[in-house]
Amino acid sequence: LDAIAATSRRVGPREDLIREGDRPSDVHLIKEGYACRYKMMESGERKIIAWLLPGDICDLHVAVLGEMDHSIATLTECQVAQVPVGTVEELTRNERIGRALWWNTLSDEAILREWLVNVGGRTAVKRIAHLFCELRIRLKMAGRAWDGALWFPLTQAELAETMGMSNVHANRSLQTLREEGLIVLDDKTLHIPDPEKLERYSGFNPNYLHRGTVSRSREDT
Amino acid sequence: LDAIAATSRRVGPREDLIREGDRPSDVHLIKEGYACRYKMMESGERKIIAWLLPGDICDLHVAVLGEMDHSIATLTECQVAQVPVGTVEELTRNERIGRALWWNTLSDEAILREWLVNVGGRTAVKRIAHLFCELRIRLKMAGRAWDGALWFPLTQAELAETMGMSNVHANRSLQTLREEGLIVLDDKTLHIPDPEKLERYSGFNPNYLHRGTVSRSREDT
DNA sequence: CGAAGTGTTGAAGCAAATCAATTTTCGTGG
DNA sequence: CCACGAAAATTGATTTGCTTCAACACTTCG
Repeated sequence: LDAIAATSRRVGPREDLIREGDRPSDVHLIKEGYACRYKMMESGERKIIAWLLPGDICDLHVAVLGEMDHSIATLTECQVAQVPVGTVEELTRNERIGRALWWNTLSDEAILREWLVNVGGRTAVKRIAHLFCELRIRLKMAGRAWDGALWFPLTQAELAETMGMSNVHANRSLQTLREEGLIVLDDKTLHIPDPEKLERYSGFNPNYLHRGTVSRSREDT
Repeated sequence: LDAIAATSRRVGPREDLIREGDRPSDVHLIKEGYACRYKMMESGERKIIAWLLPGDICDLHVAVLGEMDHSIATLTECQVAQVPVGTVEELTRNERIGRALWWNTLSDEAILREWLVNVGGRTAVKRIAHLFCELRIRLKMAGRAWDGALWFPLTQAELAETMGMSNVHANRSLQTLREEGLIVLDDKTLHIPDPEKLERYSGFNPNYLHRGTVSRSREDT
């Protein structure tokens, strides 16, 4: 599976990979860097609805659903692998791979549910704190974070677009988190001195990330 | 497929079908009535993250993901069919059915994305208007709505839990929609005199519901 | 007929948006 | 290596949408 996605191309920051309405012929996989799903609102603002980290598949949808209902863009510079939809469909015939891909979809969906709860029900400061808890674990799973330090190159405006708040308020919320000593954010690096404290603070429960269930369910079959 | 889900049991309103942390042995299907997915917040409030309408599958997840990361409850009285997880796994081996179920998952996810945009980016009044637009189309697809009239038995408190707002504000927002003549809500029935007007008002774009793509993608295979 | 649940209204308070200006950082070319 | 311009971060003042609290009316149903 990895072999197929071995070759990748470099994509600059802030470039669209796929746009709403497209029916792309390839499925995209992020190998390095951060990307995002987004939708444009009628008001003209961009709403980011998912962060795509190394190892994440961008648009498995198109193999099944047809037209894209949202767009995908890089945030940082990325290494992106592409696999033709036809190849994916062949792979899907293999029960194990099909199941793994389905797991991937369901995992995305679980994150989306938690984001909905997060945006709909927490104050700005806790919302950001919660997001950072998730990011830490997801990056750890991808082998991209160690002892509470991780690469965080997004601008405050991008963070604001993700959390559904103004950039001014994102700024002030970050300051609060810093003052509370919950995070250290500097030089595009995010340190979380006490992850458990941040998790308690934000009401974070990692169960929705279903850590480890891939391998387990693979062994089951 | 329908044959397997032919038998169903009656479940009263406001009953849990599955709880967070469960590993249910059956997959549930709503045949009649309204149900919802929800999560409890640390504050103790319930957040509804999806509405489950007739024809919707509740928890295909468990067949792949294992443990439930959220709960499911009826809103109204429901007819619920249950299919053992094992049977679902067997069915999944059939490529067509597997694909149809996958489509179902992806369709859920698309709705979730739109809800995230909706909650994160629109005012209370437009948020509710948008939700009603979606409900109308989904019920139409399920053969449960005709010329702008549909059954809407939810309380304002339940609506508020869905939209991430206080029940007081849900009440006031509904009044605004009524005053504007965009909806008529009475006797548990929702009338939408001019659906297109409501769609324009709320910035609704139905593309994310992928109407008709099931059959098309089935024919493709 | 009374009690509980649901819907409605008013007033006060708060979180976040908005607007606008200023400072800091960063990338680029001289 | 420094100077410059643009992007990003920060701050203050004001406004707004929404929450909260509290009371009250209406409906539903045993």
